[in-house]
Amino acid sequence: MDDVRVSVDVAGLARERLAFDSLRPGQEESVRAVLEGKDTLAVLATGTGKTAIYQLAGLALGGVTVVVSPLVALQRDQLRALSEHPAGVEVAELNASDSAGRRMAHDMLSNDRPGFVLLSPEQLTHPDVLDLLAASRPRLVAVDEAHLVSEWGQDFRPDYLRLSAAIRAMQRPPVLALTATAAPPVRKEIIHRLEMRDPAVVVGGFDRPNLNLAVFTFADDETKNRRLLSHVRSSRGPGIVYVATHRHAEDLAHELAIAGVPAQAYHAGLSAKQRREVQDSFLADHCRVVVATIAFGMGIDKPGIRWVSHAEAPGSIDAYYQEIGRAGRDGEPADIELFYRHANLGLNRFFASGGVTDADLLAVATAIDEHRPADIPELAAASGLSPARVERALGRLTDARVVAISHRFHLAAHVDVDRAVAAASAVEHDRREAARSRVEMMAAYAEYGGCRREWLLSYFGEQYDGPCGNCDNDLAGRTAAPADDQPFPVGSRVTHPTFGPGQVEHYTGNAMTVLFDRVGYKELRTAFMIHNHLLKSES
DNA sequence: GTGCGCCCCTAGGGAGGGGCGCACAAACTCCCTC
Repeated sequence: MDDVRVSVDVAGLARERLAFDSLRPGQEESVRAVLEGKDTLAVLATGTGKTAIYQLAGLALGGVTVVVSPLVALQRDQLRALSEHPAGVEVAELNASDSAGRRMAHDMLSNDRPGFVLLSPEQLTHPDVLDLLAASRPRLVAVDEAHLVSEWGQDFRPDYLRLSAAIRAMQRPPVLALTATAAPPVRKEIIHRLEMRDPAVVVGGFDRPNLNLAVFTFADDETKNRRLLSHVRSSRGPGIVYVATHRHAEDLAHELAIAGVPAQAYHAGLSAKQRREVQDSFLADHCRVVVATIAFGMGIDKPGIRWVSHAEAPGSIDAYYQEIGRAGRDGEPADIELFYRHANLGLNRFFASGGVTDADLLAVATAIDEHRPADIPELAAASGLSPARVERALGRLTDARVVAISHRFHLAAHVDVDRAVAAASAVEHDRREAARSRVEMMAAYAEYGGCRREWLLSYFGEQYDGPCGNCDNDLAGRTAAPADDQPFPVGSRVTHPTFGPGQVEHYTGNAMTVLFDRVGYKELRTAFMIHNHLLKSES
């Protein structure tokens, strides 16, 4: 990597080029870190102007800034926002649906014209795009919504895992990863997956004091759905109901519409046109309630959302915080309610347990051993699996460091097929354990008896001593059982003979929660751990 | 893990039960047709 240190008056640049009166907390620090040539991970709440960080850094560095953005719709929004700023900077989107944008991006990159090129991670699978990026040597790579590297990379959109190789091909310009929600293990994975070197990590506060947190617990779906329906009918102002499936979204939106509530469903089963219409209608206040799956929300910046309810708990606290964070962006109070039934976690456990089978690992490892294929299509043909399944299996094999690529895929030195499969299978096992542990943490939050704000902030590594006074438990005077004993300080490193190394997260009653590096969160009986010498301090 | 839809079964026929299999979230790109 070249020495790219640039000395710039960041606040002045923001005034001059973006017409900003002042910078928000975290913005200047992040821009400065990039200008010092450092890889930078900025975890800053939505509304703190993360886009401005890569804009300012890109403007100061000159040349081309490559922005990796997950949705074409988001790229359009960013393109519009960037185009509004003072002249002298070009912006192009590089995707399959805009040939003019492609031409412009090629032109900018070929001629090193200063500006921003927005693209999806899938574009980095095209050899011609990679060659162009490698030849043009962009000055900065910004990865927007970087938590998706962790959330989507492993299964859903494996091309996220190719970002590091693409960045290497570009001669490693500084990497700026931006996200609003990332707990410590997600930050660690972003840094690892993007191969960031000694990065500056800028973390803004997670606390959202205007969100009133509550959980309603139910034993059966019928009562839960009745209460939810009545709750939404009596709600005021715009709001979002998150549900787990397309069908539930359609059914609930229909019931609400019959009850006279202007509500519409939003999920990935709708056409792009229908989705845009629902989104526009919500933003314009024509539709008061959106009943949505996880598909809704990215890029939605509506300040006055007064409530967010969940008909089912999502698969992780990270996803939950992302979704509830869409309420109350104007700083005014907003109600956050989870309609919780423990049995509904089954679907999340199902999603968490899906993944790569040993049979797939064997097919891919054997194909690599016998054919040494050069790319994914060749590997798919040789293994008899679909390219998507090949990508997932290959991800586990490379994570286990038993497969490498130098012109062609090959097994690592001294590794045979059986050993490769065993190692990758262990990686897959740990990944599933970690995913399941995130579901259990969601249950732990829902079933927690103390200050919910304190619990959530502790999850994100932020110290807050409740009670907050505006969550359901605090208002009802409920408190969590005080911890019996705290043999290891919160935040300290410990090791367990089965789960390996980890970090103590918090204590409640007779239990302690430890975040293990390999298998995720575990709730352990404190006295049992001590009595049986199962946890040892790492230091 | 759970719920739903389908099929079969019963043996006046119809309704309802039981068993089984399957679907269940997230997006890009490419290719086709009109």
